[in-house]
Amino acid sequence: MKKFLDVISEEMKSAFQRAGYDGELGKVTPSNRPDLCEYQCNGAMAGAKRYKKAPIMIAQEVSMELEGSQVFESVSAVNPGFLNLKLSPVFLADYLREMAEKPKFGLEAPEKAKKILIDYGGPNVAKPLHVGHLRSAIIGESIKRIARFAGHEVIGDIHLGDWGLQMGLIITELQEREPGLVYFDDSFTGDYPEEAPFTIAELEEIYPAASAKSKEDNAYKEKAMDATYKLQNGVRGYRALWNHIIRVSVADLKKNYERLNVEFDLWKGESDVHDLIPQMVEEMKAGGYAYLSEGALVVDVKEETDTKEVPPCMILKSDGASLYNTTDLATIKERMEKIGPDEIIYVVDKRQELYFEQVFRCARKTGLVKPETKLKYLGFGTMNGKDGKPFKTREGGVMRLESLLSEIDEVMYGKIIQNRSVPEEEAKETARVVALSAVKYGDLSNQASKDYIFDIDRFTSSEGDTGPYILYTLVRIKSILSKYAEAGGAAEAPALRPAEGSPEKSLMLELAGFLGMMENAYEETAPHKVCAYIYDIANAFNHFYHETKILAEEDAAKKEGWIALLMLTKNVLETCIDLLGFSAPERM
RNA sequence: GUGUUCGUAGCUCAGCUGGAUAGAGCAACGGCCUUCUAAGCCGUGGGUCGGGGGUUCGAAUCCCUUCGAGCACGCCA
Repeated sequence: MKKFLDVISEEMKSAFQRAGYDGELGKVTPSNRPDLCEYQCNGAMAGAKRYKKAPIMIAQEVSMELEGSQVFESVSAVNPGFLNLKLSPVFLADYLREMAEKPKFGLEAPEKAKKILIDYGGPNVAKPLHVGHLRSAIIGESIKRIARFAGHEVIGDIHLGDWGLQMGLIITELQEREPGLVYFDDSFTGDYPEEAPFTIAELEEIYPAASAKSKEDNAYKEKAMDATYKLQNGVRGYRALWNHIIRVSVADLKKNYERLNVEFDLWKGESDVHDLIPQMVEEMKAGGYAYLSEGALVVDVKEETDTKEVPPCMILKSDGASLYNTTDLATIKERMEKIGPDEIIYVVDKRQELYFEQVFRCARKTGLVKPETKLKYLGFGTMNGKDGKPFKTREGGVMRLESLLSEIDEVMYGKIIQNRSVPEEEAKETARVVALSAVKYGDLSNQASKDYIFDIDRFTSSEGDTGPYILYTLVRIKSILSKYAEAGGAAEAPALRPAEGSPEKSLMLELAGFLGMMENAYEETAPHKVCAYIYDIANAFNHFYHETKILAEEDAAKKEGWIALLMLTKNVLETCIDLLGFSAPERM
């Protein structure tokens, strides 16, 4: 179905035409003076010059054409030429009724569904997730859900950092500690044990230890590089160890992402494209794109229109080794060949913008992607502490994601047991659900590209523009609906009625904006628009809630109309928070 | 140095394809619970939209300039 704003704009456009003006002037926008009207049209002022007529005259002529309109309850032309509009409650209720009946609230499938691959998450194996991984996961997940809801085929790929020197370091450190392991015995030809010779906790300790040693001890570093080389060239024991590292690590990562309600369709990593690199490099050379510069193999990517200097995209280092660019390009190649997406979206720290610009240009220039394939870089800002500096632990170290989440769980748990008496287990479970909303809403309600301040006190508060506030609103609605059902309320969804009161109408007007908001959020890959929308809905609902005793209403038809409104509000809110990647408890 | 993002209330942020009196939330202050969850609701105060110039009937929004901050700029990822 059509966006609400389009429907009323059409009514306005035809009025402009009937009055003898260009219909395009009849664009309607939400009012910025809610005290005067619900919607407004500024077309009369825009057209004044063209028609050499005072804007107020045009506005008056148009408003005459709208007398008796089914859409508007009132249209008034005011100086200097605004058209102030109030919606007909009947028309509004009709629109919402249709919206409530249709799947996805009337959102239609796109003419041609796109295949979109989203690259987000990007953790490294053998390293714990830390706060730096939070934004990519949260934003990427939401973008994925929004695009999917919009009707596209969306594939989320975690893109693991599972190759390179870090793996060599771990293997080297393992050998130092336990040289007797069969993995290091070159003469061993049997099957390696199925059980990994380490736990995730040990792994997480091994890597930083090895990394530190390699910085001080050159011989150690060379050993690690040698181990990396052997691994990449398929030495059996090393490969077997590597497989253990991946398995143990991925199991742990899955657990952590599950806690965040983040799910990947693909668990591909850098290692998956390792074998594709030599051929890709050869093709780039053969195509005349890649050449040696200062010993390194590069592809020029600067363009005439550049206002800045864009350095060439490096394909191989001067020692012949591959680097981040190489694997990213090879990954694009593999994705194009195996999946063939129309669009690839990278949800990555915004500091990598120039780097990705180079990679994208290189991919285009060398024909890795089709000309019509869209490569999109969605850079997000840094998560800062209250002091405005990058988020750290109290001791100044990098904070583990687990610790952060647990801390917030505890804060929420404290609030729950303070507010009502519930069984311990339920309180814990609810705390987790609400805490996740606090973290995600706190992040997503900001524009992704900007830095933001992570303030636990603010995010976990149920006052203001927060996740818990949204959930609290939802819980209130659920509570009324379940009481209504218990009292034997109509089994079938009752019919929505035209608004009689102003708070009721405000809520309905907000709800009617759903399709417009969705289109916007998808096109601009902007989850914060979903947040702003549900915050408005929650405010409108809470206002209505305070003005209206719903269950106590004696007029049955009126009561049912409200119940229908509540059901729609609940469904819209639940749909939206699902797009943001969290859910609501039954009680809180 | 070059490029880039940003500068809106004491604080955290919206608004930026130009429109009427620049919006929220927090904090401050004052009200509202015998009735559907007060984790709520209502109200008050608080701003030369960093400065200057320009385009326009009309600018927080577009253009130029200036000041200030962050970030990035070939062998890290």
